[in-house]
Order: sequence, then C-alpha cells, then structure tokens
Amino acid sequence: MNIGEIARRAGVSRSTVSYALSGNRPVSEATRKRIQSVIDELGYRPNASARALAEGRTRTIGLVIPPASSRLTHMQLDFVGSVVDAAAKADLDVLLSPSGGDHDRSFERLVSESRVDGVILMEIRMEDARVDRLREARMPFVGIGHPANDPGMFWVDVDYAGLIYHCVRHLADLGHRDIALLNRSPELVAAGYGPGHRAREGFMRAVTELGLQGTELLCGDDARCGQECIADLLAGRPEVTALATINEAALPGVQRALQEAGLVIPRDFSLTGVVASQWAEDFRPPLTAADMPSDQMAAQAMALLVEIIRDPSMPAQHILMSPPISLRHSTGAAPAGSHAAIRPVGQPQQPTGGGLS
Amino acid sequence: MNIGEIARRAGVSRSTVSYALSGNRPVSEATRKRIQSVIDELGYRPNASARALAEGRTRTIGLVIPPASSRLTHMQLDFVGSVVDAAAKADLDVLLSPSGGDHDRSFERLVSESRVDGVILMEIRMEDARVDRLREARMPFVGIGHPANDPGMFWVDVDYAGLIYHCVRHLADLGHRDIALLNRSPELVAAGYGPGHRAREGFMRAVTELGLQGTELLCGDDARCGQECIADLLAGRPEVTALATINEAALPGVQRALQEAGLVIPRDFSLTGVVASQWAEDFRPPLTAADMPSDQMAAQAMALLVEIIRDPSMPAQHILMSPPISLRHSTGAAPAGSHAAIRPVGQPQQPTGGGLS
DNA sequence: TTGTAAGCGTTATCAC
DNA sequence: GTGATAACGCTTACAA
Repeated sequence: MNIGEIARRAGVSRSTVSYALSGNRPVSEATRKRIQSVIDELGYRPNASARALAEGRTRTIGLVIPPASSRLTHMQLDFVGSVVDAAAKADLDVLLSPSGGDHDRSFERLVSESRVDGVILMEIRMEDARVDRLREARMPFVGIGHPANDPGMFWVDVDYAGLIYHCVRHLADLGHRDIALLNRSPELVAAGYGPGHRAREGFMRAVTELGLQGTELLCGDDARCGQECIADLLAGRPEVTALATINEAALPGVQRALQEAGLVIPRDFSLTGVVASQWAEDFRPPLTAADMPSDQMAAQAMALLVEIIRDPSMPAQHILMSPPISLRHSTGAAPAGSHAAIRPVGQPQQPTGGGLS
Repeated sequence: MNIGEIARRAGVSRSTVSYALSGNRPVSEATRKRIQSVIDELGYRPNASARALAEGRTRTIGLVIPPASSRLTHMQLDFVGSVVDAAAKADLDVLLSPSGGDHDRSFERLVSESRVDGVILMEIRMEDARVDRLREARMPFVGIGHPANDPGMFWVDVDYAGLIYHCVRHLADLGHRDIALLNRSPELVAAGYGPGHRAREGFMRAVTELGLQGTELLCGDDARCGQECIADLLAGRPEVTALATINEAALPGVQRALQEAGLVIPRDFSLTGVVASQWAEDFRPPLTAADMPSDQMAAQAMALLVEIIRDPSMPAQHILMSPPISLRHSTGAAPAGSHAAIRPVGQPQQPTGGGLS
C-alpha cells in the first residue's frame, strides 16, 4: 500500500495526500479529514526509503560503538541507552555500527551510503582515523570524547583531568599523602585512549601541586585485574592510603583485594573516582565519586548533532562536562600511620560491616 | 555523486555500472576494470535509500530492546553486542528501537515504514502485544524468549526451566535439602516475564520430584535488593543452605549478605544458577553456573531471521538452548548441620516471596 | 556485451 | 485549494 492508493480512495491526488500528511501547504479541513480517515482505516505509513530518497535525509542517526568483542563497560552501555532514548524523543532512529578497527565495512556503509543524517562517535582516540573519514565524507558528527587537538570538531566529553584533580585534592584535604590512580588498561592508554591520558594528567597535576606521593596503576577492565592490581599495590607500596579511579569494571576486584587485606573502607583506605552512578550506589560503602552524566551527555550530543545537520556551517562547539562529586561514604580521614602497621597478617576472611551507613 | 556520474566518466550506461557492481549480469573484463577505477577514484558508494526503494529491501534489521529507563542487565547487553556483531558479519545494519510500552513511536516506525527487512524482538512476555503487531504487519521476526503458547512463531530461548531444574538437582546431589530460588522482581514476574515463570516452574518440579524444601525469592535487579533478600532469607529460613538464581544483577548483594553473615562459599552455602559467563567468572569464588550463550543465541536468531526474510512461508522453528552447567567453585557438599547454629544473631524477618510447599 | 527505459514511493515545483 | 509532473538514485526487464 502506498500514497497513490490512499489518494485514489480519498478521491484526491497524491500530492494532496502528501501535503495533508506533512502540513507543508494548506489543505481544506474537509479533504484533510477524508484523507485521514482512509489512512486510519488502512493503517498507512509512508515508506521510509522513498521518503528519504525524495527528502534527501533519512531521519536516522548513526551511533558508532566499540566492537562487542572488547566488552563494553557499564558507562558505555548506559550511554548507548541514553542516546537511543534521546533519539526516540526527537523521533529519530538509531543505526548501530560496531567499529574500532579502521577498515570496517559497517562504518563505511554508515559514512558513505547516506544511510544516516549524522553520527555520534563514541570512544574517540587522541588520534582517530574515523574522525578524518567522517570529515572527508562531509558527514555531520559529534564525538564523545575528543582528540588531542582538533578545534574544528564538535564534541562532548567529561573533564576527566579536572575531575580526577578534584578527587585527589579531596583526598589530600582528608590528610592522605600517598595516593594511587587506578587507570584503564596499558593497551588502551598506549592506544591513545583519551580518558586514560587525561586522568593521568589531572592526577599528575594534583600530585605535583600538592606535593603528594603518587602511584599510577594501569589495570585491565575487569574484577580479576582490579584485584591483582590492588593486591600488588598493597604489597609493594603499603604507604598508599587512598585511590582515585576511572576504571569502574575493576571496582569489585578492588573491593575484594582491600577486604582480603583486612582493610576497611573508609577507615583504613579511601576510594573515589569517576564512575557510572549505578556503580557508585551499588558499591559497599556507596562511593564518593563523580557520577558520569550519561543522560545529559547523550541529550547534549543529540542536540548538537541536530543543529549541525540543520546548519552544517555552524562553528564548532565543545562541551566539557564536570559533574559534581557526590559525597557518599567511601572517603575518610587518612589513618594515623601507614596501615602497613595495623594490617592484620594472614586473615583474609574477616567480615567487614561496611563503614558508615 | 551518483551512478550516472560514474557511468558518464566511464563512458558506459548507468545499467552497466549497476551490473558491474552487483554482478547480476556479465560485464566484460575491460569495462568492469574501467568502471572500477572510476569508482575507486571518486570513492563512490550507491545510495542506500535509492537502492532500498528499487530493491524492495533495506539490508537492515531492527532490534527491539527494552527501554533504557528499565536498566538493561549484562545478559541483555551482551546480547545486543552479539546481535550487532552477527549482523555485521552478514553485512546487515541494525536499527535499534527501545520499546516496552505498547504505543511506541519508534516501534511503529520499525514495523510499518519498511525501514527494516526483519526484526529481532527481545524480552518476549508470556502475552506480548508486539508479537501480534509484527505479525499483523507481516514483518518477519524472531523472538528472544517465547510467549505462553504460540507454535507459529519463530523464537530462540534458553531453557530456564530445565537449567534451573538441573541446578537444583546438582545441589540436591550434594546433599542440600533446603534450597532457595532467587528469581527476578515481583513486578517483572507479575508482568508475565517468561524466564521468571519458567525458572519457577523448573524449580518447583525439582523440589517436588526430589522431595526438597523450596523457597522462592522475588528480588529486584540490583545489588541492594539482592543483599536485602538474602539477609531476610538467612534470618527467616536459616535452614537454607543453597541458592539457585537467574538474577545476576543481584549477585554482588548476595555475596555481601552471605559474607556479612559470616558464611563462606561453598563451605557454608552453595550458589548456582544461570548468568552471563562474565559474571560467573568474576564472582568470588567463580560461579558454578549455566553460562548464557549470548553469541550463539544471536547467531542463531540472525540465521533464522535471514531465512525467514528469504522465504516468509517457512514453517516456524523454535530453538531452545541448554548450555552446559560449568562446574566452577561455588557449590559444595551441604554443611553437616544447618548453619543456623553458627550464624550471628540477626534481626528476625520474613523471607520475601514466601515458601512454596 | 551493452544500452534504453520503466519502475520503486515520496516530496516539491509548477500550474490552475 | 488542488492536480499534474518532474525529480530523488537505483535496479532490472527488455531490446539491440
């Protein structure tokens, strides 16, 4: 069933049906009603491909996600959900493209077959070939994250550097002098993963400015790695009394390692960082942390993208978000001495009641 | 740039370019080469909308996911990733549609604007209006999960009933006589959520057949609820020595509650169920569980969908998967006596969900 | 082996 | 206020 069928049944021309639907030119109330009733009766909806072809736009946006092989973190998944919701609100559809490698067929279809009106590009690297590709294809896009230096690009990002800086500062205010940063994996950071680099940058700045002792841990994105990392840290640098992290997937492991060492949060050890709010709330005790504002980021990115699509000549905009650090219960005053002294030896299964609640 | 431009530059007709690209009729090697070089030079790709309009298919499939508001579980997210990967392998794109309510604009676009060639429908309810809508629209689709009774529908599902049955049986073999099922939330089960009902069914069957004492817990999908549920259970029914679950999101809370009660897994308490393998591996100790085969389910669903699209008259197929239960370290022989004796005195509370007998 | 031309279902520009 | 009709860019009979 097509627009011609509707036109015939309503006794009008195809263009009138089209106009009645789009409202792009006045149609008498009588015929509009008649057309509408035929449409309702037959359940007609215009064919999206034909419309896209004629209009020159698809009412669809592309969302480029990391490939599923590299398992997505909660933060990323929250974001995908938020984008889909934001798009739905704007009556836009979302085409998903997994892409990380460079010669990616799905990504190529997206940029060069006019399947979408614009793209949201997740997980931007400091140097990112996909950015060049999108620009070359004149495809409107907004990055989530930003490259090392690209003032002409639209992006939305979280101010990891500033946030981690503030986290460390908060810890220092509580008296901690020896602080660690639990970063993402060595591979990711080596590949130019922005948040990793910027967290490091904020950490180093804080450590330098405040005259602290700083240790950076590069840690894989899962509980096992987190546990190993922290076990190693406690063994090698028992003076450390606090940790800031951007590696939420490692958090369960962090918790276990601290617990097995008999350390109670926040009495013996403080923990903070940047994580999805769900993780912060689910942690035991709830985590003092900057909650990733996925919803807002998605909404902002979507709004930006819609603007660029409407006017591709717009000057670039960058949105650097600094969500407030929610004070929960995982940070506290530094213990009097290093806990190397007070740490019980060889008693791994002590139940921890879990701080202040 | 379009196919006409390529044709002109290569000195051939538009159809020849089309045929050279599709291979739908022989083209002399010489002209093929010439055309290809022009295409490479200009980076031409055919317009997807035009092609879809002419061919009558979009080379895109729809994936209907639960709305982001109801936060997706890891199992679901794994599955989304797997579907996208499976689709990419078949050179298909994936259009995402969040849908749970009934009058959903995004879902309506999917089914009635010919945006996609077929649909994968997640989280089927025992009675599901979307199934009727898809069928009415003659849209090929495969369900993940299956309604109460619908032999004509294509679906792929996990045999929750059988799997939970085997889990309980395994626990019984280890000597456990008083076993609980940690189900999903009361709301979800009340809404006719299939896995919840079928897990219950398998649980009841095992309990009845084996003459066990069974307790069902309906528990929200997060750590906090898990913790409360288990705390209540231990307080109200201290005889329970083992638990089977399909609620992976509650797992961290389960762990904490057991720990706070001073119970060691698997010495004092055994744990098993159906979860994403990632959770099973990340658990402490690693969980003996049936690992959700997301990749295989996605691949199977995609294969099925491709078949239906090719031949809509195909007789329905149902794939009920029974992944093996991976023996890890969370189940062990039942403790000699009830651990009621060694449990620290807690506040007396009723277990949520109530007993079965 | 190649070219011509008729669709595919819309939108939008003309007329009237 | 409404109706023809020409795009939009492609595929695919039908001819040659």
